Amino acid sequence: MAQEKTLTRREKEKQRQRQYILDAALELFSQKGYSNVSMNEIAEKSEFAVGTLYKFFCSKEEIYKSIMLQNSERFHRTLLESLSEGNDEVDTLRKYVRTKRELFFENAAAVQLYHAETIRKGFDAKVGLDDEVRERHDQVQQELTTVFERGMKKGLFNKIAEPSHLAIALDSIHHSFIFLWIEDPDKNEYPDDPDVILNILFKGLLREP
Amino acid sequence: MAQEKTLTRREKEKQRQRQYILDAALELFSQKGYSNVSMNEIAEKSEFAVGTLYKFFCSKEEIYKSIMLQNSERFHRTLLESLSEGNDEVDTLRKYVRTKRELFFENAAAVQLYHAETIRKGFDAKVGLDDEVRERHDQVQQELTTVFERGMKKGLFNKIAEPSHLAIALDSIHHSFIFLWIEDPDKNEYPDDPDVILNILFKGLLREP
DNA sequence: CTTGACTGTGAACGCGCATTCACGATATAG
DNA sequence: CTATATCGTGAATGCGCGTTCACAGTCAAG
Repeated sequence: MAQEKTLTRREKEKQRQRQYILDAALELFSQKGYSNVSMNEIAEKSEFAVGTLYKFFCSKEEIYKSIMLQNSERFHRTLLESLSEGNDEVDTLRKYVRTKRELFFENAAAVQLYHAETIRKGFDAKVGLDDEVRERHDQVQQELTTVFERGMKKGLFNKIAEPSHLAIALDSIHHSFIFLWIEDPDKNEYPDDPDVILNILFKGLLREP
Repeated sequence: MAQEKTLTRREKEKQRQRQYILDAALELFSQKGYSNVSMNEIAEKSEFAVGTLYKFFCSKEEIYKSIMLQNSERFHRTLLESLSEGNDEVDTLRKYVRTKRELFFENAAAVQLYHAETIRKGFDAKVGLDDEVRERHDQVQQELTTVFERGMKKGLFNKIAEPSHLAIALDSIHHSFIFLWIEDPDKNEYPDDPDVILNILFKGLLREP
């Protein structure tokens, strides 16, 4: 046990340093893009020497990979959780929007990196990392779709479109507002009330005659 | 006149070649990203020698710049045009969605490049090109906003959200569907009827009790 | 055929960057 | 204190890529 504890202490220290490097890299990657960040920059920002980075990660690509996997794991766990809460489907959607907003605001850098580097589909030279991240994303999207489905079956929602289309629509609207906020937080304030987002779907724009 | 014609003929030939290079570069950039494409690749694809490229463009960056400006000009001219048509606001929106769909489908590569390289805000090392492109984009967005405003004043639309928010929402939903189609045209068919997109906004999801 | 302007070429140059490695610094053990 | 393992370093290495330039091919005029 004592032995385990000393080992753990060293391990913990290692982990702290590792995470410090990842945080530095994430900030740089998200601001300038993977290709435009050099190992020297990451070294400088994380206050290590270039050589030291290679004691933790065997390549620049592995740093990127670690960041993506770590964040994708956290994001999708949190979002799936929020989708299993709520009294009814409307409530669930509100919780989902709130959760996603908080999550994205607290991790703006990771979100920006994810979107910037994911946009190119097949060709991410970066391993089959795509697969894992994509799979998680699809899982959330699928779960969100079933929320709309359930709402329709219960008669809570009108069938104005395919449930999967509604899931896509909700997320895309939400992302737009989040990105506008990230771009210019002062100019584009983000509405605190999730209903401001949801009402775009919930309420009909066209006035019935 | 004769002199002008010979000049024009040579000029035309130059232009053809220039455009051929731009087309090759666009395809590569959109697939792999600006940083991941070498001048040698562009040369090979356009069937010129590397040196020849520099007879047309003084740098790799200028090629990128030309592509972006050329396309942004065409896109925004076309979109603004579509927004000035239509009998009423609903009709205008239908025409806008149709036009944008056709435009984006015929120029999928350009759209993808635009989105991928625009996502990083201030830091595009690529000149103040951002400004010009961004300005045009904002102009379309502004015009779309006024369409929603007019519809509300006429009593054609319900005031379910800020007009500018609705403009953002419509575009973001539309982009999502377009990108899904670009990613996998077979799996995600794009609805031919613009109302499939518009109904997500037009019709209320929530069933009133 | 000769001259000269023009077009197109691709090997060569220089630079920046990811990766390595031989070496000091530091900590642990005996 | 000495010996040994571990940690951290940053100059050196090799490579890929943007850019250049001296040159070969082409064509029109004389």
